[in-house]
Amino acid sequence: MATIKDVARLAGVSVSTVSRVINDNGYVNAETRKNVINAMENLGFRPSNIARGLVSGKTYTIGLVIPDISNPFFPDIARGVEDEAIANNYNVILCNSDWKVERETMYLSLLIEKRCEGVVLVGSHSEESDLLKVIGKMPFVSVDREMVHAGHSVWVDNEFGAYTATKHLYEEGYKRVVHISGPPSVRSANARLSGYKKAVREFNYHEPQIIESDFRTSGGYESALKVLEQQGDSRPDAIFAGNDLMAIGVIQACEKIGIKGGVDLGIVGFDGIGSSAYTSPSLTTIFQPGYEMGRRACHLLLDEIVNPGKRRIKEVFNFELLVRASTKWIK
Amino acid sequence: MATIKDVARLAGVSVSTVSRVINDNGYVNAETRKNVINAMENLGFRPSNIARGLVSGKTYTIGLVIPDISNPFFPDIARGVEDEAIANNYNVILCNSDWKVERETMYLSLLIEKRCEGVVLVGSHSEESDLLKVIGKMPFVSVDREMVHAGHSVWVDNEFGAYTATKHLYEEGYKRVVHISGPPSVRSANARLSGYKKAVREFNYHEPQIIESDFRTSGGYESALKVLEQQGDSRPDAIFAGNDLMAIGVIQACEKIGIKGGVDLGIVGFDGIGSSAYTSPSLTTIFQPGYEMGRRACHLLLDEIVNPGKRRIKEVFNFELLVRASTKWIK
DNA sequence: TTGTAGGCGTTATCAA
DNA sequence: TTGATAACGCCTACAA
Repeated sequence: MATIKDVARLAGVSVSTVSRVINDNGYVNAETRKNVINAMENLGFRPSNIARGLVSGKTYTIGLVIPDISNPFFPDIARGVEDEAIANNYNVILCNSDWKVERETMYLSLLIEKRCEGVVLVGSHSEESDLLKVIGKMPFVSVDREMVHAGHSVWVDNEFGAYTATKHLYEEGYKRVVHISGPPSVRSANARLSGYKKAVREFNYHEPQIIESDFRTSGGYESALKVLEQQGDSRPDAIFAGNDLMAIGVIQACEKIGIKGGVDLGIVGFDGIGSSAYTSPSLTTIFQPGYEMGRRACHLLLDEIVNPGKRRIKEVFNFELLVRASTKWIK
Repeated sequence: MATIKDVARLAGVSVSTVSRVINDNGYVNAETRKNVINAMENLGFRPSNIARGLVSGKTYTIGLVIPDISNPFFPDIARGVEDEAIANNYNVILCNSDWKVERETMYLSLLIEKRCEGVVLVGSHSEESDLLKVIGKMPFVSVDREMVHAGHSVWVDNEFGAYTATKHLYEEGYKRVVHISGPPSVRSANARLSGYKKAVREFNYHEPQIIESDFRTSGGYESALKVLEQQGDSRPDAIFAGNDLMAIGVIQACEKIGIKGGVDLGIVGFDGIGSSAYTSPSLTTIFQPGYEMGRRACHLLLDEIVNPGKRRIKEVFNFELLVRASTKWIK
């Protein structure tokens, strides 16, 4: 690949002149400029951003550490981050952490060595102190989790969302709501659990009843089967699932054992993934504005990079309760 | 950020010695090594891969240019690519092209300037000759499209898949199959259209009937409404949609006008996205192994990078017809 | 076993 | 208006 030197030689000028026309700064004779541009084209010259980065300290690259891009809640966030990044001439390195602390750490290290200028951290799973240790002074924005001591944060109020979801069930007339929770190691799962408990206590129809699962469709399915095999008074008439994937599992369980979602069993999910609208019954859920959160997180990050400040920003996005058929007695 | 020089100074050795312990090559006294390591830790030293890249010519970074990560068919591919990449110590830069030639070109240019070692190009939309011009001699692998003149390619036989889908409808007893096609500018859309036509001609129950749409749920919905308002003999009893998103739109249209998917109208999609299993009726579709294709594409790319050969590899992956409720007369 | 020096592709500072 | 030249952070001969 041709270098600036090759171009200079071919154009019969010095490298500094070539550099000037590349960056369009400083004086350069119109004629010379033409020659240089010709030379560049003839050689198929493309400046090396890595060499540039070495001298400028800028790589125009940020990292995106996200649990799993193939999990339907995350692509929207990723798209938001990338859209905002490219609009500012930045690229995004995609990292799937699988909610694993070691993977998160490994990626963060790599990103630092690559001299990424910052990172958007989604659903981080590590202890904050450990995180700050590896992340050093690289700017970052946390999505879906509030960071206490550093960085900006962007999230929705999971507890209040879960509270709202559960409350909605009671208000629709369901009397006994079970919660299928996500893994306790995931923060948002715990927050949702709290919100559920709060609503249960407030209405006080029954004790909280929780079954721990894994945020996956299969987990929701099996948990629902377990819950629904109970007979008598302790049998729930509604399930609040910790996320939409598990809620879809619940719907499948209903089909399996031949009861009608919505009618025989109220179901609410969380996230508002696209397919929640297409299930049968369609799924009532708490929608999180993933795209906007990603976009905003990236904006905050780039802002911080350009203009590193002392201030720390925390933004709580509004969720939205999407009422659909899975919480309608009659449909 | 501390440099190798700082480390050298603190450890009281030369930079080359530090370099030796970093890369664990050449002789270095056990004692010295310990000192150096200490110094590195004290300073929080992290080697700059961009400086390294400048001298070694390796960036351990590849690009992934994909139409839209928030479109449910693509995250699996992306995950496959990233998994294979990270297993080989490579990072992936995510680029959303939105099927736009200019965006594709813009990203490719950026990736070259960043000295990415290669790129996985998904669903590329550009003329091959234009593509090769911008891509220069950067290794690449094309997914979901066969490249004629350069690079490796990985795809499924869209035409045969569409043929299989359509044929399945006839064999299930449907008599008149309409095709809602994707945008004609997208290659796979055209291939699927061909496959449809082939099956129609083979069974010869009726003329091909095509309505052009946009690969989106809303497009499928509107197209289906248009198709279904026909009365009489020309009214179809089945629809083969160019992808699952449009097929989901078709299902919604059925609901809207009160006919039963599967029974009153056979429906087949294409792609096998996750949510196709959760619709009502569940969607018969042609499944593409996205994760495996992504993984394989990345493998081929890294192989090409390490061992640039003259040979060009083309791999056609098998699709799978998933028969579900949307093509069952009785259910 | 360790150090010196040149170079990787650019940009930026000075002179000319 | 142009050209040397010294960085940028690291690696790799080559010497010592």
